[in-house]
Amino acid sequence: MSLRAIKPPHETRTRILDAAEELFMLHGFEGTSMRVLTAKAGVNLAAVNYHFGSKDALIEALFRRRLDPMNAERIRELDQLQTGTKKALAPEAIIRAFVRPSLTYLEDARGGGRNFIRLLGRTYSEPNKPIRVLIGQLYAPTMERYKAALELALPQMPRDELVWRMHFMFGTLAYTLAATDTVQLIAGCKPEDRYDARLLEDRLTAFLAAGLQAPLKQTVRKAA
Amino acid sequence: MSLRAIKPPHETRTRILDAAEELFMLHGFEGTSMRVLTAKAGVNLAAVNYHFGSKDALIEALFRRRLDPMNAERIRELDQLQTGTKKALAPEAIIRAFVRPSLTYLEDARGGGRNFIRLLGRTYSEPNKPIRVLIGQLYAPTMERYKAALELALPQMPRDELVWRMHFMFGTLAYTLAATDTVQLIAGCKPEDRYDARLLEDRLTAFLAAGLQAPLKQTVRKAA
DNA sequence: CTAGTATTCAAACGTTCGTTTGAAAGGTCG
DNA sequence: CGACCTTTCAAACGAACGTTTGAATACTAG
Repeated sequence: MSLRAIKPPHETRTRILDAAEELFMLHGFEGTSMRVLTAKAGVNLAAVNYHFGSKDALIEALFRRRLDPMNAERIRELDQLQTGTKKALAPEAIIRAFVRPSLTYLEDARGGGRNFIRLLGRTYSEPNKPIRVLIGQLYAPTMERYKAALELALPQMPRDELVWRMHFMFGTLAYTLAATDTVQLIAGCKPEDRYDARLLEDRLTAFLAAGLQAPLKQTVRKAA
Repeated sequence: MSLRAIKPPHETRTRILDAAEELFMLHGFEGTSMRVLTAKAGVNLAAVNYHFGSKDALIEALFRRRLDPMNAERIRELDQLQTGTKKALAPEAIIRAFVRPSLTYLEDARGGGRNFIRLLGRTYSEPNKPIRVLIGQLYAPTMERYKAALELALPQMPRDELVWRMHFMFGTLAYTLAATDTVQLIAGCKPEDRYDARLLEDRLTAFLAAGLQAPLKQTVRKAA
């Protein structure tokens, strides 16, 4: 043995997951065949079904691998903000705590984190029903926590208005993550390939915080 | 002849396009086969290739049918705002002019407009490259116009910051349109199936206008 | 070494895909 | 009517899909 490279315990599984992240991001779930996936991973065609059971199960495992730690970090950041104080947090701080983990992953170009984040961004609007349900389940606890924190931070805001604004915020984040290399709709937008996550975090947070705290319209129009 | 129903000139084409809008929205492009599509449209399997040439060409025709008039309406609304005045427009008015056509289509439940808008929202992050390019082309002139209008309305804002904020705004709109029936990430959000477009327009515009005009951070951190 | 389990492999399974074909049917106009 | 062009139709094409199989190989424990 001695100098032989140590064989990681789940090398094949990991190689498959990494290849899947990149290919799913580039071509979508249905646009990626098991044959090109296993070829890219350097494993046998049957390996996916042996280790995961099916293509769908692979997709689920892919999301669980990254989403669980990422949302745990979101909770942890919120906990850290709230230690030592009983007062409501600043909305901007809450937003930053939610946004930062995504952008941290986005900076991870060598590991697959970057691939995953982009894939995640475009999966919120995935037609495939089970995938949407899974994502919803994985996000649910985190969303509950952040919703509670925002309700505390903005006691004067009606509940349904807050839900809508959280919806908008989430959409902005999802689109920003997904669109880092997709169609450039706005002329003159030349994202410099490698994002400056810190700068993007500032820009996103400023935008979202302002939107979240937009003046409340006296919605007499036709609201109940 | 007399009482016989008048045969529309392109009935088969229209039936195919309508069925495609609904099925692509529900199951995605790759998830919709020509066989179920033509069955839903009530036409022969070969009709798509006869009238459009290929599945990809059908997708392109589908986007052109709706996107061209929709963006024309956006331009027209902006023109109308600017008639009779040389002054810069209010940012909120510009945003509303851009958002409204989407929401108008969203209210069209009987026609396919609603289906198309949802499909469009999720197509901004479509993996398929040619589709993204097409969408970018169809949007380009409209984006140029709105970018110019916003530059005039916000002369003190740096160009690159404006581009980013337009990016954020577009993402919010896209996600909101696409997610009207997808995963509900935020608990307690029960969109009442039929949207009140007017109310949604107010909420979206208020959020976006506030985000667009968020205070400029003195970005000393690491910006050039 | 041997027995037993875990993993890899080449090959094939049956199905579904988008597209093509050539004949039949519909419509128009001299 | 009859010639001509357009549209529809049933059937089939080859290719690619996700998955399964059973033998071969690698690894581990007694």
